[in-house]
Amino acid sequence: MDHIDRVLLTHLQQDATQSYAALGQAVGLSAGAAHERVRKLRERGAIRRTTVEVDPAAVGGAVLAYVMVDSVSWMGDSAQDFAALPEILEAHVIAGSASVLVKVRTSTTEQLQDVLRRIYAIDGVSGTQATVVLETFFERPVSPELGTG
Amino acid sequence: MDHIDRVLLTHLQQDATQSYAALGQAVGLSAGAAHERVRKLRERGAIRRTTVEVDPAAVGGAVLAYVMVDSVSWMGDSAQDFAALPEILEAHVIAGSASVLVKVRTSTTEQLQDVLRRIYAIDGVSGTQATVVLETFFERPVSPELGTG
DNA sequence: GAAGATTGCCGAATGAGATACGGTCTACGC
DNA sequence: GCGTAGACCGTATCTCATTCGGCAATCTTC
Repeated sequence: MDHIDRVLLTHLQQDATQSYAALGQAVGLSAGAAHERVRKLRERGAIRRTTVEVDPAAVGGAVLAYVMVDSVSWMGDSAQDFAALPEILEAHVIAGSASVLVKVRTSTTEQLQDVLRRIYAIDGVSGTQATVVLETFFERPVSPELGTG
Repeated sequence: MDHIDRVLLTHLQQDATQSYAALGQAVGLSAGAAHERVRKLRERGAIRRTTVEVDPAAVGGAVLAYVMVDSVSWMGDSAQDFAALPEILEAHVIAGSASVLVKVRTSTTEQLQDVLRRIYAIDGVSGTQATVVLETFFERPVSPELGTG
């Protein structure tokens, strides 16, 4: 994982459809060499997968909210319960007063309310505190260049 | 945006490297027809871009935190100030006591502290409240199938 | 209800690019 | 000094993306 790898990752994050020739040119390598490096990045797991970024609004995800989930019991083994709700995009165990933080996308606030109801039904959950997003400044992937700093 | 488009989006989210022939087969269409549909999804903006998913840990992003940012003035025009910090992955204006919620990834807690310091330096910011993630259950893209419900 | 226009699909052609391979150079260990 | 491993380059092949003409179904308009 050197500087060239990081530049490759950055370019691929911006556009994974570009040719290996263009990718190689961006870092001063041949297409073959660039291909080989990217293959190894996938092999090592640095690149988890190639995917498409979908506009949430286009598929019924206009309402975004973060929900702090309070609990009366250990939530460390409840990953499945949260994953079962497709509207939940992220679920994290956190340090602090609440025990789990989840990110939720729904098409309406009524559906958000329904998701909160289903979260509340999860075993051990004692309460929820939802924070609705009014405007998203930006959402972007992790910057590979950070490894430099 | 019908059912076929949603299935195409789901398949592309899982693996954007597969051939249009395979993609078409998954929805009962020819490669050409699948290609045409995907082209239109890009054109409409439903597909924003094709990208690679990078393992945060592999590029120095082991520490994840959410930060509630309190302010004394209107933060609606401060998107640039937050975007200037590459460690900030998301920034949202929220309803509630704080005014901005940001998602931060750094390699160490020391760097997290430094990011908090730089957030504090943004004009109008009066305080921050960081919540450190202990364990991530999952992070996944928005499900196109939600549009069905 | 009929003619025209639009849309979505198929199947084939072609051109570009992914992937594999042989050879060269450098760095490193013995 | 010699052998090995790793990274790169240039080339060759072969898959696949992309384009095109043609057809059927649907919608529009009169």
